[in-house]
Amino acid sequence: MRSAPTILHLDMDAFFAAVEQASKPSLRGKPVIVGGLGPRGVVSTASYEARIFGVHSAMPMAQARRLCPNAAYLSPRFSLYREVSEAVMEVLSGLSPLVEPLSLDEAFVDLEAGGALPENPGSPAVRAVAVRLRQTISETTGLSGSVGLAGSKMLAKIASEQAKPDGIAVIEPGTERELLAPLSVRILPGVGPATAEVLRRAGITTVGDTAEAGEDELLRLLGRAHGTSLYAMANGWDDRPVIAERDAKSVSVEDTFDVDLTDRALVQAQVARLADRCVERLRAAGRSGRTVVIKVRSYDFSTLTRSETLRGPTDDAGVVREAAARLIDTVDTTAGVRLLGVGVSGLADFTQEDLFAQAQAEADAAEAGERDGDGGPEEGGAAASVAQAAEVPADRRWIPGRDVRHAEHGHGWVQGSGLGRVTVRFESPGSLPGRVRTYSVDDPDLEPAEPPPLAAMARARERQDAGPEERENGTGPMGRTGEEAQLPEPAIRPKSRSGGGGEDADDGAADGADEGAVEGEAAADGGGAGEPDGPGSRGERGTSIP
DNA sequence: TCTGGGGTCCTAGGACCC
DNA sequence: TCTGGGGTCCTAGGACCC
Repeated sequence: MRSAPTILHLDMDAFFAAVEQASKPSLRGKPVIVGGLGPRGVVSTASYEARIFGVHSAMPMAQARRLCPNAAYLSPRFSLYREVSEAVMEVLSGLSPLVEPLSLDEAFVDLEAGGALPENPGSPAVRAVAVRLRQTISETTGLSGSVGLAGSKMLAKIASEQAKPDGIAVIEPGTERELLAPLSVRILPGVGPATAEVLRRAGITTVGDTAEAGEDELLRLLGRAHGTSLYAMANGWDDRPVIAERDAKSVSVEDTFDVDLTDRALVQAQVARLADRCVERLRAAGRSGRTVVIKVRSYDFSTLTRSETLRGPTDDAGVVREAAARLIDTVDTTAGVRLLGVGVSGLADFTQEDLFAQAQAEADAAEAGERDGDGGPEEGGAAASVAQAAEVPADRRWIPGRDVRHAEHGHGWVQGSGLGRVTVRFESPGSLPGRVRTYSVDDPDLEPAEPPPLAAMARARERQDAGPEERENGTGPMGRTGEEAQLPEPAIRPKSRSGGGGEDADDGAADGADEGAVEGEAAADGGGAGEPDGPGSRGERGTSIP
């Protein structure tokens, strides 16, 4: 626990949905829901406009559609999110060499390691860093993120939660116990539904209760590791360092099927396919692994795993496929499986084969031919409908949200498809909201495309390419000089872009802004019939393209 | 139309070894 | 011979996080 609030936590606001809105002008200010679009999909991210309707992460997509039928429902585009994420992380690395990414949209930064702050900075100094950081992120990506600052990771994270959306919060060292005491135990890291229930039955519901209960009682209730750490967290004690990079410990892939699999041969074929995909990822990461794990979720959602540890690490698809095949053979799947997964753990940077001098294997370059760098459509594409995957070629599957190019009308994105037709909205990040057209799914003029860069990122890139002197004097990606970072900023606080505005992160309590606007012309329902809402039918926003 | 996909860490029992 | 301890590895399951 530090005496100055020098640990920073950044959490991008509704990240996937915000990227989609930046990318698709017609969706700005509208409810956008990103997630699995199949019958068993769940919500990954809901924009704040959608949260007002009660939609949140991890909610079944079917429920979201009931709550917010007029939202745009989009399949995730991970490659684009990764690109934007890298730009954000790059900005963070301008603050300090110690950046610990937690996911695509979240990271800790140790400002003490950055050398940009005075010895024992007060909250005005660190707040100034946060103001500048948010401004730079906004300039380079067009997106907003919330920032928490405190003397520990736990508190910085709690602070960023309280800052959401689009804000900054600093927890002054010395005030943490008082601040934590009335809050629900659920805000402590590691307290999920199960732990909360155990604690509730013992009469513990707040962080204050937890601290008062004492370490012995928590150990008794929760076991050694969990009890010890929870007691510390409840008292605001947290010395975990910010760790720049850590090696992955496992790699896995899994698919949930639109309908349960019962056919044994089909189950086996899917396991083989998953094993190949898993190895592809393993090799892409330059790793190998020793323990092969399969995962089977049954029709009733019960889940089991089976694992086998090999004599040495491998990155050979055949070896993993065979191990996975042996494992699935031990599992009765006759009642139906909804999910299959294959993973590899016990990762190493070498393979068993390497250990025996491989002059020979080197020579037989059979390897080279084996890997046709297919790459697949896009990881998020999931849609693990077996039949569909088998019948429709990848480049003729029109998934809502995906980018397309039309020979005549240029760049657009799939708004919906069904009944042999596909509806496309023609617009790109820098354009005005575009109009909609409908085509036959096999229209030769239509082809899949790559996501264009977000407008802000394209501009930032241009600035970089064009202005070498800009970078020399430190106004580049992020001001690197300490002096600069400490300047008290003249209240630049970008207000939320969505008119309506800010509510607390998750409960999404309505503030009744102007939802009416939404109804008129949100994007078409993803999976459904995909009828366009009439050519050029556009409501409130901007001028329409003739 | 109930419940994704990718991870991490912890616990507990049995095997095996000293 | 009446039962002691570790320690480590493997397997399975579960909680939790984003």
